[in-house]
Amino acid sequence: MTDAVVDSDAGHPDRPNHFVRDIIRADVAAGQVDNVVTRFPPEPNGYLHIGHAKSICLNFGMAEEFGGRCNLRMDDTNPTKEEEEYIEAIQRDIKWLGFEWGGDTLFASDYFETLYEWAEHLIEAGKAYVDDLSPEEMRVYRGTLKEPGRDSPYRTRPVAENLDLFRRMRAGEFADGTRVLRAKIDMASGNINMRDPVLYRILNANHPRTGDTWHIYPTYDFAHGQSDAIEGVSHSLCTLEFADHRPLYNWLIENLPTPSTPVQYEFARLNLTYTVMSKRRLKQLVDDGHVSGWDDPRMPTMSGLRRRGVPPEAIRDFAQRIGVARADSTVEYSFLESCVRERLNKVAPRYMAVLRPLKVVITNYPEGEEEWLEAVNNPEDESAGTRSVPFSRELYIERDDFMEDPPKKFFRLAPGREVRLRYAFFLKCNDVIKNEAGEIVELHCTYDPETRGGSAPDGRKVKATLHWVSAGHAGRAIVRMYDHLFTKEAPDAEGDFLSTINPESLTVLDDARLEPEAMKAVVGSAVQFERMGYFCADQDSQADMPVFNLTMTLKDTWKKIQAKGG
RNA sequence: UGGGGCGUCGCCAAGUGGUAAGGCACCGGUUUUUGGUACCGGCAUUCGCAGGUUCGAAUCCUGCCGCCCCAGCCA
Repeated sequence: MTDAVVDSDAGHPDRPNHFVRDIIRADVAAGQVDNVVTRFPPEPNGYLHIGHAKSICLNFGMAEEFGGRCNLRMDDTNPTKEEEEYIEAIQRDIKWLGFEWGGDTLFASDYFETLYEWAEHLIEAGKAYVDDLSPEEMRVYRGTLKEPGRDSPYRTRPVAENLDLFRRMRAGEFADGTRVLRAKIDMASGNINMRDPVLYRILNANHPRTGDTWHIYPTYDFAHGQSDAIEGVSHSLCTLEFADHRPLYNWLIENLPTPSTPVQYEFARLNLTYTVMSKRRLKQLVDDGHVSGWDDPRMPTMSGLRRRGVPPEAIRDFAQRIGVARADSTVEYSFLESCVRERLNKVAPRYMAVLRPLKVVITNYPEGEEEWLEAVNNPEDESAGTRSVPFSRELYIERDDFMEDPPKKFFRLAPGREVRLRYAFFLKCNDVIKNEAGEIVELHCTYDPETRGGSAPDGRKVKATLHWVSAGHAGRAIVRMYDHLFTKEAPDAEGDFLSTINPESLTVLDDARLEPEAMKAVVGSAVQFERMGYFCADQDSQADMPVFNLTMTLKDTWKKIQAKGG
């Protein structure tokens, strides 16, 4: 027997191997890297969404797998956009997802002094200069995608003058936008990022961490790679749009006395159907009131998913299963749904809840009497045990579970037909009671006392089992049913993504009836309302009126049959 | 004067010269006191296209075609 090393991730059919793992594995095998260090580097200018979750799972996942470390570093180089509120939200979301970073949360702003020294180092080496061009002029000098740029007239400024000016920029002598520090690379480069990129800009703004200490702030390009180097990051994983920055990333590392040499690799960002993922658009949805906030259960944000009842395990599973590659892709929402259902099916306790009630009177059941029946809490988990549910003469069933004139394939309740009430008795419909408007308001039925528990001693079968609730025992609840926020798979592909907003993305059912035990659901915990779906008790719940958010419906074969015109 | 990427089933994706994994979705069926779950079966003679190299090509070469990203003192 060999003591073969089993790589559980690479070997798992649901968890594809990917190029990042291959690279790290090769680096480790070749002795290139002895300690695998990654980092998740959000800018604290908004809330994390499921796209970030992919990156988090990748970065933390690789560190874990190779026995290394993953840092959490706030890329806080632009004080005009960043806020403390976001820093806290980001940390909370990462912890919720189930990851821990080594040590304290790190900040690019912690390295401002070192970065500044390195900028002077570059100036002294004749590789950076202070430019007085206005932003508009700079754009003109930069050239276009197909034409080379031209050197700025300030490009040949003497080192001493550059140093003096840069120090005065730091001292706060100049107004915003009047000067920048630029790297002296190549204004004719085919890669626009190499056409003397801006390294520092004047921003007389208050920074959430450094306050008024600084009047100049490094750009992303001047901060990111060096921060990686300072932290000893071995593999700097980012999304595809930064690939063009890699030459600059490397140029800076090469020209600066950095303590280590990180390497950047890019992967495709996540796109999901029926939603948008850019911070700008998500912010617009919030600001324009299309949703109730960043944590609206329809939002693809981590806080929205959490409030929706999506378990972190499902998100991690999803991130694994979609893989990591360099091809642009859009994952179908149903893929996420599948991961959520798979998880919740295993862990969510079952209850009976009637979302759209229709009253049933059991005419042969004695008035004023009740009995308690045993119900299984989770058929997927025997250890979840059982509970008792009350049964009485008056019940509620789901309106959709009765049809007066049913089509061929409908096998729920109908006049003259017998069905099973889950965990209770067989029930037969005798009369349909209507109001003056002709609407069905009540059903008169009879039950078979011999079928207690749900099976008939004579062996007769029924084709359907319905969930139900005892009218006199049930509690009331508000249930929020959610659908896609957009009607189109790719809202961004439409001219105006807002025009594809789904007007029916939220339906509030304010007269749902729950079995007694379901009234005790803890806020944030996932439950299954049998035959309806997975739900999550919302923070808006009151003791006597809980609020449940639909996480995901169960698969609905009947709905499919109907859609086919059955 | 342009540069950087990417094209394998409806979606995601493995595959790294030896004869197309897997998952999601979809379609059948079995079990079922959730029209759920679970289980079984089906679903790419072909890898953007066209040539070439080779005994053998999704993998190598050439040429096309298509899509994405870059002209912030955002990240």
